[in-house]
Amino acid sequence: MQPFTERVINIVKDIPEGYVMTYGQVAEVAGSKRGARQVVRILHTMSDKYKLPWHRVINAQGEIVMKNEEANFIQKHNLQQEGIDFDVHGRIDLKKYRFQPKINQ
DNA sequence: AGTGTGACTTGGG
DNA sequence: ACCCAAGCCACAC
Repeated sequence: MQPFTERVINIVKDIPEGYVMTYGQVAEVAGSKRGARQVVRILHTMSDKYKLPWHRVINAQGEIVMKNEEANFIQKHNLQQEGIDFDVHGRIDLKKYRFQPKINQ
């Protein structure tokens, strides 16, 4: 397994309940500033076997945009249950809920 | 090997 | 605030 993949998994796993991170943010902390799309791919393929809290990873605009409408609904529902609020446009206030991991992972 | 495709991001208009 | 174009990188065909 690639070290980048491993770091992404660890980072996502460490996102506490009630907080979120963006794809780009995870990628940057994992060492690839431009690897947002790889983070997407990794979550897509690894979230099952590693039990990752993929719903706590969203895009830089604070919104949830998934191909699958049902999964979209589930993600939003899960986040709301963890105490995260959505504004009238269905967006999350990143200033409030963004999780800042420690520098050295 | 070339092309298309994302659960993306950023900058500009 | 919204829309668009360009940049991005791994993977599937």
